[in-house]
Amino acid sequence: MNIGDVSRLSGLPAKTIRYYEDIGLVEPLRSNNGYRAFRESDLHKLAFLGRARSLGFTIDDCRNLLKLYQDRDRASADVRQIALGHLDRIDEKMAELAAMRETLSHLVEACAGDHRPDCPILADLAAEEGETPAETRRTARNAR
Amino acid sequence: MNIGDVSRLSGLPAKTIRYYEDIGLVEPLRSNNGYRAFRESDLHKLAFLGRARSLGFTIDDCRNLLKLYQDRDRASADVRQIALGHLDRIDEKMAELAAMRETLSHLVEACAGDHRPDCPILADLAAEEGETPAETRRTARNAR
DNA sequence: CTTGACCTTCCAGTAAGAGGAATCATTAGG
DNA sequence: CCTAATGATTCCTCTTACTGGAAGGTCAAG
Repeated sequence: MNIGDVSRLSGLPAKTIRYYEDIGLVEPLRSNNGYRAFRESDLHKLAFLGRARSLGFTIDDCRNLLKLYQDRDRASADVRQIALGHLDRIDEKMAELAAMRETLSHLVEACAGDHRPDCPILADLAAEEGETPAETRRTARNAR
Repeated sequence: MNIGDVSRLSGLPAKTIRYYEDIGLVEPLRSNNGYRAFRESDLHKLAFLGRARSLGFTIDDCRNLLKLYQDRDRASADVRQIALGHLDRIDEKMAELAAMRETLSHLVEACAGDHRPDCPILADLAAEEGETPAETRRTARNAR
């Protein structure tokens, strides 16, 4: 299979597949003409990678998952550990975003959003430490 | 004020402040010795930037917010527009993360996490299109 | 034989800085 | 006055996970 074929079959852009080869995630053979020659197993790996990435696993996670995937003697605990770590990262990010959302939505609500220059959003961003107006503030801030 | 002073006062790393000068967000003066000489107004800008960044605004948003901040004739609607756009981005990301979390937590629950090699997580990642086992799948996937 | 679809490599750019090296300036202590 | 410790400067590389594009080789169809 050429790169176009695996690209279609795996759903990954050809660019991405070349990149994955670059960083050693797949090692396709080469045809006489210099074209990459992908085996079924390469296609499986790429599909695996695509799915792992779509779940938000980092490339490094993917590398480890792939290793475990190909290790018939793996312990499912190792896989679970990676997934749990990723879940933690997701939860952290969600909390961070939720805090930002909180603060921001309060500010947006408080802003008239008309032709006048008065704007609680700017007021908040410009606020000196200490002269906090209401309790719309100090929410997302302290999270980071 | 030297860079160390504004760094302490604004809470931003000196590296970041230099970077912000690089990309034109602040323009401190220079002392005879070549040191950056920050005015009060520069400090205000930097604090403003720090707060905007902590709310997740992109540098580009920050640039626009700063412009509006310094424009006495601004319309609060313009500020609100930027904030609303950012809120949308936050919501998108949260939805994405929530979908991943969903799928992933199901898989983690289903995994024994012991010494044995059988692992629903790997099984899911390796699954051929079509032979979907349960409805733990196809959740986060189609979101992206 | 040419056209167009594929394929190749290499280079640069993204966001938003972080880390570090080499060098210069300032200041406090002995 | 000399020295050591800070603190400042610039410049370069690295990070994540690709994406875009240029310049050029290959292949099948007409």
